[in-house]
Amino acid sequence: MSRGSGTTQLRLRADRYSAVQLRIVRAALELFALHGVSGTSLQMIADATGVTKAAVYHQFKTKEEIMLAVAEVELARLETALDSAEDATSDAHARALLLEEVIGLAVERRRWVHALQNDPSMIRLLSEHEPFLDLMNRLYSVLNGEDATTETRVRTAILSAAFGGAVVHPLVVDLDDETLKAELTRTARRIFDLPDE
Amino acid sequence: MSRGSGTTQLRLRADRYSAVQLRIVRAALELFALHGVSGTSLQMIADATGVTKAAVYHQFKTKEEIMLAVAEVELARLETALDSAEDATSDAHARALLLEEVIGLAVERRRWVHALQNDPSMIRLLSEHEPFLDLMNRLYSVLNGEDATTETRVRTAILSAAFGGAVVHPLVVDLDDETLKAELTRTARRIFDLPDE
DNA sequence: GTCTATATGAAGATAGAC
DNA sequence: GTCTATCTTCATATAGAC
Repeated sequence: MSRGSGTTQLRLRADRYSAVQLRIVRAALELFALHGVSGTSLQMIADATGVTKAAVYHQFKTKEEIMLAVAEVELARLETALDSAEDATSDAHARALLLEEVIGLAVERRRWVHALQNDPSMIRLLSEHEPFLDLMNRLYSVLNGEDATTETRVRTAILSAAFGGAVVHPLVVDLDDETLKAELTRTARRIFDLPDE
Repeated sequence: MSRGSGTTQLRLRADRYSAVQLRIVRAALELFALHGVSGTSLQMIADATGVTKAAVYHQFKTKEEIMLAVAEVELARLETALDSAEDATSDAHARALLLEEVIGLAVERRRWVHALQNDPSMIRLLSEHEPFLDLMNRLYSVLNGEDATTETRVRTAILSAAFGGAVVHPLVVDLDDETLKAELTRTARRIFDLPDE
């Protein structure tokens, strides 16, 4: 299958960050999930990392750079999953592979995925950066298939929202990862009219 | 059907606000949806309302009071819908009534509902206020029914996330309200195994 | 009920020593 | 690479005049 929306593919580069930078990114991700991006200050990130604000600024010039690094590191797994799915031999196989990986990612990293997917600052920033838009378009292409009818698009939107929203819902917070994955998979198959395998 | 989780019911009071206060609330709601709660300052709310910051503080003592007013006004329709549903003659009828109203609310007020449902500051604040917790418990009771199995809870969580998340998804932004409502209703019936009527 | 003016603190960001 | 110290701007919030 073809990759990306254009001729050249815009890749994320989650491997470009040093060990120190990754410590900052992990602290920021946790705080973003707890307080939202706007509700998280550089002072909070510095404290959680165990360094001063100035040290954080030495690693990242602006808060936006931290946000991009957080998104890049967190979405690396999604990109890998897309690579595999696009190498699949059929559309149906690609979709099944991708669904499994996306559900796993959404469940295992529930709180973080939800924060990244719903924070207004993050949404705005990512929408201004081609590699992220490209990634999302690849995702929707595989899930929707070639013929994106209104019904298909709504179903994909519901799935996407469910993966990023239902996983942190109060009604399911006490469910373990495996149970939640199994239930999400069943519901996804029901929505998409897929066989139970 | 019985109302609330306890003996006395904790009601929202959307009617307690004056005309001036409602102007502030509407401006705040719009800004919350655009920038998130943490990303919205009282200065921004004052500017959007057309008054000074001090005038806003005369109406609401703190930012939290504005947040509560915004939630109260926006959720009034949900409370009305719950009242009707709980007066229904059967559980199935109650659920069908409520689903229709909740879908209508989520679609017609997509951006605002999404903001209120997913903002970390708003979530934290509402979780500390009984009337809102009570409202949510009533909602889940009707949707889940009496026997809340794991499967039921996951389905309800997915529906809830879908109503508050899918409706603002990039894949469906260009759909008009009626189309989106119809598609959401079909998918909800599919998830819950309800007949197409 | 709204205004101007202000207090106090914390935000993002930088300079320069070590 | 990290620190202390500082700059500027903006945050929430209040005092008091009209």
